[in-house]
Parts: sequence; C-alpha cells; structure tokens
Amino acid sequence: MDNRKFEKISRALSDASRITVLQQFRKKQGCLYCAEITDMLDLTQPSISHHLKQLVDADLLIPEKEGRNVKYVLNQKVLDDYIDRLNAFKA
Amino acid sequence: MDNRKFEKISRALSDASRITVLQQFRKKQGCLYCAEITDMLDLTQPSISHHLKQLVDADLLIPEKEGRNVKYVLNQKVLDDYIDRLNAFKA
DNA sequence: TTTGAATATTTGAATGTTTCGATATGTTTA
DNA sequence: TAAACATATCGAAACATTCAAATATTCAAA
Repeated sequence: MDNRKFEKISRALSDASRITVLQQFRKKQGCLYCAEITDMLDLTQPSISHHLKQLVDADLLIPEKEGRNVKYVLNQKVLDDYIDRLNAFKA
Repeated sequence: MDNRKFEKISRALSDASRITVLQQFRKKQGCLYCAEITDMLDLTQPSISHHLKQLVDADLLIPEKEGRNVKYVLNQKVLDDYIDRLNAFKA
C-alpha cells in the first residue's frame, strides 16, 4: 500500500456516517445489504450512496450485486494492510 | 476512544504532508524537532505549523517545548487505541 | 532590554466535501 | 410490456479544508 492509498483510506474513515456503517459490519459477520445501511442512517438515499462509494473507492468495502440489491462485504485484507502501515509509524 | 475522536484522527491522517511527517518519526526513535520537520517539507512555515497543529489536536503528536524550540513526540498509545478501533470493525 | 530566531495565528482565495432534490439506470414482478 | 423497486448519478447549496502572505508571539542571547 502506497502513501496515496493510505491517504485515501484515512479520508474514507474520517466521517461519522461512514464510521457508523463500518461498525455495523461486525454484528453482521462482515456483510451488509445497501438497504440495511440506508435504514440505519438518517440521510437521504443519494447521500448514503455517496458515502458507500467512498468506502468502495478506498477498497474498504467490496460491492456484490445480487439482482437489484447490492451486498457490501468488508475487506479485511485492506484493513490489515492499513493497520500494518500505522504500526510502521512506531519507533 | 469515541467515534468523534476516531474521526478526528482519521482526518489528521488523510493528508500527504502529514503522512510524510509521521513516517519520519520511526527513523528518529519517535521524536522530531519542529525545525527538522520544516526542513523536510516543501511548504511555507505557517503551513507546516498548521499541519502539526492538526496532528497535535488529534493527539497523535505531543509537543514539548524546549526553550524556543518544540520537540514533537509520537503518541504510541493513541496510535494503539486507534488500531484497536480498526480491528473492532472486523467480524 | 533590544535584537533575532523559532514557532504560532490570522486572513483570504482556491479547492474539496457533504448533503439534498431531481433524475437516470438497471432489475424484478404483475 | 408496464409498473414498482433498488441503487446510482447529476447539479447545486452549504460548509470545511488547504495554502500562502502578512503578522504576532515567545524565548535566548547580546
């Protein structure tokens, strides 16, 4: 992971709505449907779509189309790589 | 660490200059002087001061005044807490 | 106690982000 | 095929961030 990608992931993580979304993945074994996410945030559908795009563009979520629904899967590998970069800051 | 603090740290980490600064701490055993940081970035002094303030406000760096110089120390504890929150996203 | 060096704050312009309403795209079902 | 549904994109308003120039503050040394 290069610095540009680290920066992009950090930016994706720097928003209250997106943090809330990510926290819900634990309860659902790492995958959530778009509709479930829309239900849990008090935002319009386009806003939620925008936030999800940021998380997908940062590779934190992997979208999987199922008919007219979209299932988002948490990308644990990217999360682990990001954590490795954080640990590398330490002396 | 609450969500607001997690968000603040993420935002502090979402800038190329600030990432560069943090990466230098490893080479210097976790502490750097303001002047060293100013030397390594191609930005004006006020801009660098502003970036350092964001890292300090996020508690990633602890400023220690030494006469008219400032020594910045990397806050490993906050980094560890942040990593714990990231791991908590995982299923 | 003035001078100079190191760092911080303020200001303003340019740019980026968040949000929403409207609309578009793609998919299932009647 | 038409209607209903789920999600994405567009366009614009409100707000936040970044950067540099100018200025202020703090401290050490002369």
